[in-house]
Amino acid sequence: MIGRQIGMTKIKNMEEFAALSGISRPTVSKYFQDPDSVRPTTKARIEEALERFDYRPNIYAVNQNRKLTKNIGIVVPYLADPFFAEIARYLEQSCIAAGYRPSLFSSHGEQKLESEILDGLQSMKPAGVLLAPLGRISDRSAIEKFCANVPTVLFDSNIEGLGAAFIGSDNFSFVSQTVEYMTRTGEPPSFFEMRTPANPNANKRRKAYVEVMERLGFEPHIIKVDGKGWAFEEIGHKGALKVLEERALRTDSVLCSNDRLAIGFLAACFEQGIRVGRKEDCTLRVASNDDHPFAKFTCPSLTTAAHDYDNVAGRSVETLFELIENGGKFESRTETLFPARLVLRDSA
Amino acid sequence: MIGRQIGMTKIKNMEEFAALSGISRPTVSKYFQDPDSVRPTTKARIEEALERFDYRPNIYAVNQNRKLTKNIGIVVPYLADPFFAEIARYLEQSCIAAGYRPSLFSSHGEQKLESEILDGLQSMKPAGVLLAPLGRISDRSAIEKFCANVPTVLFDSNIEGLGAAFIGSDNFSFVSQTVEYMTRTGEPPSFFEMRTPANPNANKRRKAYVEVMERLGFEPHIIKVDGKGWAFEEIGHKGALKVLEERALRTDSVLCSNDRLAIGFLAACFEQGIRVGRKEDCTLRVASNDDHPFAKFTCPSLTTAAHDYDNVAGRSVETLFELIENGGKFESRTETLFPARLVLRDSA
DNA sequence: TCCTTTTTTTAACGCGCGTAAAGTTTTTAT
DNA sequence: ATAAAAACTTTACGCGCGTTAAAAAAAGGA
Repeated sequence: MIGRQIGMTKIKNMEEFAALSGISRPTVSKYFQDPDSVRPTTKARIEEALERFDYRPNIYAVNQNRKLTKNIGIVVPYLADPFFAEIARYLEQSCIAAGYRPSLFSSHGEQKLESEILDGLQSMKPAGVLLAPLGRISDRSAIEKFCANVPTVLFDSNIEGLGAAFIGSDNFSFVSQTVEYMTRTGEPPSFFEMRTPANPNANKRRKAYVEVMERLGFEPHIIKVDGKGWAFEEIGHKGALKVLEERALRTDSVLCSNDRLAIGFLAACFEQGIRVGRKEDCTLRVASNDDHPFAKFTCPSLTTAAHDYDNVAGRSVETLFELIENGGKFESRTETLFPARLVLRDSA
Repeated sequence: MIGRQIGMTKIKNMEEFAALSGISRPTVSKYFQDPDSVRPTTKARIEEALERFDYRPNIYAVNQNRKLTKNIGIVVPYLADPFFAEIARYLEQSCIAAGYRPSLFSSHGEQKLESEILDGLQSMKPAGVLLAPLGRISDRSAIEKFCANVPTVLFDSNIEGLGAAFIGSDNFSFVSQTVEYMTRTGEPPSFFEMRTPANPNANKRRKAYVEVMERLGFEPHIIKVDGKGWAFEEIGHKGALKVLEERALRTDSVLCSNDRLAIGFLAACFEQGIRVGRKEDCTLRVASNDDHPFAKFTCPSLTTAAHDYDNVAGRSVETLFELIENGGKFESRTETLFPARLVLRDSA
C-alpha cells in the first residue's frame, strides 16, 4: 500500500493525530467515544486521516479517565468443557458486537482461582461481568463482595441472591421431558449422578427427577457415584463400571444428570459389552441432559435434553447491557429460565 | 474481620495509601513493582498496611506509564476444542506463576477474528504473546506485522519464519509411531484426513505417513474427506460413512490425522455395526494422533499418539520469558519439536 | 565514633486522554 | 438575512502512577 508510506509517521498521541487530521483534540476524543456524536463532515475528515495514518487511542489512558470502561468480564467455571467454551464464544461475540471488550476467564474448577479472577477483574473496572460461578464450592462472600462493586449477571449456575440477575436453564423442564419420554416409551429410569456435585443445577435436576417420578407413580431411584472435580467423564465411567458390576439398576433405563457423566457411562457400557439404545438387541437405555457438543458422537449417539444455548447466552448479555444502562442496579433480582428441547438420538 | 472496619476507608490512590502506611509514594511504587526492591522493614510496614486497608494500584495508570506491561496474550485457534482449552490452562497458570497477567483469546477458526485479536492485542502493549495461529487460513502479513511489534512465540501450529520461535510437536514422531505400531501388529493403515486442512500439522502428518509407509515397503493410501471449518467430528463422521459405504479401505487399518476426526470415524463405525479394535471379532482398527482429552472415552477407547502437553506448554512459556528478557528479539528463530508418546488403547 | 553505602523522602515532571468553560465558527430555522 | 442552536476550538485542569534528581535519613563497616 502506498498510503501506508505516509502512515509510517508514527503517531504518539491524540494531540498529534488531531493536528494531522486538522481537527481539535477534544473533538477527536469525542469522535472516538462515539463517532456519530460529531458532525458528519468532521467525522469524514477524521476517518480519512485514520486511513492515512494508523492511530488508535491508548486504551490505558482512556480507561484511566473514564469512570466506566468498555470492558466486560466473562467468567466460566471450566473452559475445557466444550459446553462453556461454546457459550463463551457466543457471549464474546455479542459483547464485541455491542462495542465492548470482553475478557474471558476460566476458574478451572477451583475456588481459589475463581476468587482471584474476580479480584483481578475488579481492578479492571469493567462495565459489567457475566459470571457462571462454580456453584457449591464458590466463595459466597467473595462473590457477594464482588457483586456489590461490579454490575454482575449470573448465568448457567445460580447462587441464591447473588448478582443483579440470573439467566439459566429450567432444570425441571430438562428432567421432566427426559423422564416423561423414557417412561412413556419404556421403563422408568434410575437417576445417575455425582454424590457431591459442585453445580447447583445438579441438585435441581435430582429434585425434579424425584418429583416427576412420584407424579408419574414410580419410585425414584437415585444412584450416586463418588468423585470430585470436573473430570466428569472419568467419574461417570468409573461409576458406571461399579453400577454395572453390582447390578444396581432396577430397570433398563438410566438418566444421567449431565452429558459428560453419560459419555463416561456409555464408554463403560461399551467396554462391558452392554448394548445401549432402543433397538431390540439393546438391554439398556441411557439418556442425559445438556446436549453437549459431543453428544452427537457418542456410541450410541446420546438422547438428551438440550440447553437453549442461544437464548441463555443472548438473554444474559441483553440483561447485562440493561443493567449497565441502568447504572448497575436493578430494582429487584430476576431469574430467567429457559426450557429444554428434547433431542432424540439413539441411546434412549 | 474487625480489621476490615478500618479498611472501610476507601483509598483512592497510591498517595493516600502511602500516607496511611507511613511510607513515601515513590517507595510504595517501587514496592509494587518488586516487593524485594525495598528494605525488609519497609516491606513489612507496607504489607501491614496492605492488610488493614485494601488497596491496589490502578492497572490503567500503571500500564500507561510503564513502557512494557505485565500482560501476556494467549491466542488459540479454537477454544471449543478441549485440546486447546487444556493447553491454554497450562499456559495461563505458568504466566500467573511468573507474575504476568495472561489474557486468553480464541480465533474461533476465523481469519478475520484472528487478525482482530492481534490488532486489539497490540494496543494492550503486552510484554509478549503466545500464539497458536489458525495456520493455512491465517493472514500471514497481519501476523508478520504483529510479530514485528510484539515479542511473539508461536506454538502448536508453525508458520514458516513467523514469530521469534516455534514450539510444537514432532509430527513425524507421531505418525511414525502409530504407523509402525499398526504395521507391526497387523495390516498397514490407510491415512484418513481432511482434504484441505487448515492446520499445518496435518500436512506434515500426511508427509510423514507417506514417508514411513514407503520406508516400510508399503504403498501409502490416503483418504481425503470434504469439509470445512472446525467441526472435525462431524467431518470425520460424514467422511467415514462415505468411506465405509464405498468400501474405500484397502486394509483393516485406518490412521486418522487427528483424534477429533477419529471420534467421528468411530461413531460412524458404531452406527454401521462395524466392530473396531484388535479383538478377534473386530474387523477394523483405528488409530489417531493427539490424545484428545476425550480419546479415553470413545467406543472403543482410542489408540493414539499423545502430545507432550506439558513440555510444549512449558517450553513455550519459558521461551517467551527468555524472549522478553532478551528485549523481544532472538538472534535466530528456533523451532523446538517434542516427540509423541504412543498411547495404546482398544481401538487399534 | 565517623564515614561510606544504601535506602527513603521530597519535589516535580510527564504519560495520554477525559472533560469542562469560554469563545468562535458553522449550521439550522425563522 | 438574521437570530438561535449546534458544533467546534482554545485553554486548562485532572486522573493515578512512573520516574528522576537532589536532599535527608538510615544502615553497615572500620
